[in-house]
Amino acid sequence: MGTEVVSSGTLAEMCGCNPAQIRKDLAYFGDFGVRGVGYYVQELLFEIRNILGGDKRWRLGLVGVGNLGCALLKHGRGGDGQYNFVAAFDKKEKRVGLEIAGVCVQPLKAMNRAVEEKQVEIGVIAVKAAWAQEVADMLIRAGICGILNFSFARIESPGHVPVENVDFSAKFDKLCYQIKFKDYC
Amino acid sequence: MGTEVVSSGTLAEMCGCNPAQIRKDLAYFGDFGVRGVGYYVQELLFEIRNILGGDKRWRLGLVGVGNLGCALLKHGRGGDGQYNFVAAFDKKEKRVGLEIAGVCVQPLKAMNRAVEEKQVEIGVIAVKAAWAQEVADMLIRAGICGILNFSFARIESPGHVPVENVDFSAKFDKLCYQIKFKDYC
DNA sequence: TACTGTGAAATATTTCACAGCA
DNA sequence: TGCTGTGAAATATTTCACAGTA
Repeated sequence: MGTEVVSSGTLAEMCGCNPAQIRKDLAYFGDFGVRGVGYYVQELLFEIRNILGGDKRWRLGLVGVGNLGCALLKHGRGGDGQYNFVAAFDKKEKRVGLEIAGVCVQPLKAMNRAVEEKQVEIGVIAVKAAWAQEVADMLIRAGICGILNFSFARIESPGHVPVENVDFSAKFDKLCYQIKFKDYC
Repeated sequence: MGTEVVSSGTLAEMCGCNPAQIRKDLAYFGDFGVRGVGYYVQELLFEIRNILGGDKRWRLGLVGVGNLGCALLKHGRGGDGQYNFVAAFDKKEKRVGLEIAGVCVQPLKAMNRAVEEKQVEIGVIAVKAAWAQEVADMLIRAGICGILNFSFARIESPGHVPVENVDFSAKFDKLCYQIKFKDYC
């Protein structure tokens, strides 16, 4: 937004937390701020990018090209180019061969070879809960480094393959609990 | 799964936490367990359902019937019937009038009336980040009780309307941080 | 002067350890 | 005997308060 310097107070307001929280958290990774001044936005962005893995571009493989899968392929993540789908797989015959957002849908049995050839690093699971574990096992066998799970299933993985669950099922419950508890409705 | 009784130890294993954690958390809401025995599964389910708002069925309104919106309409939440879409809105002319999963897509300008008539309680935002705040404001004006936000935007709301963000943008970063940090790849 | 970085204090959460009960 | 519920202890997180500095 053109701002050159930002204070922990401003950031705290934006994040809905205490200024000291911002400072402690940032200081944990290094001394990014300037006393009496604040944080230089460009420098801070650079440092945060660095913490999160620098300019590494990740190669993603999608499993399950339904509505959700398509949404991910098309609008994945802003378009900053950091996360790129390089492969997509689906069990359904009729979807195989489709090209969506520049990615060609392949059958599940092509996974092993494709993961290797296209150097897929992260598996994104967008299949029904019932198939999620099976798909996860396939991805892990194929040599993936991490899994992002959009299904409602909770996935078991050997310790060396981290899994992040995007569990919006629980978010429904959490929201309704808040509404009920605070007598909002 | 047919199990009649379950112990805090078993639940802890399933959740990946300490048994005492399970007991403390449950005891916070009441004495659901039986000493020397464990928790009766049916009773526990009943109590948890109760904590989360009993058998109340929530009426949802979707804004944004793109790929993501469609996915939500079609597979919303298991099919336990607790969360039901009763209305859907979209800005695009060509989507208005479509019927998806039994819900008819209406134009945005119909929101006020529809929210009232169909007693929509929760607004689900599945539009592009750029439109999210505007849509949230419309929903709040229309009298919604809570918002589930699937866009990448962070939504401002007056204190009395709780917002839950399903921010899978950050999940990408978190996963990659883990991979990098633990030197997994 | 206006800000950060940071010890110390205040809170919150998690875990231990054991009394009490089926 | 095998489990829960729960004070007390151990940890972790958050906030305060202020020295240090551009």
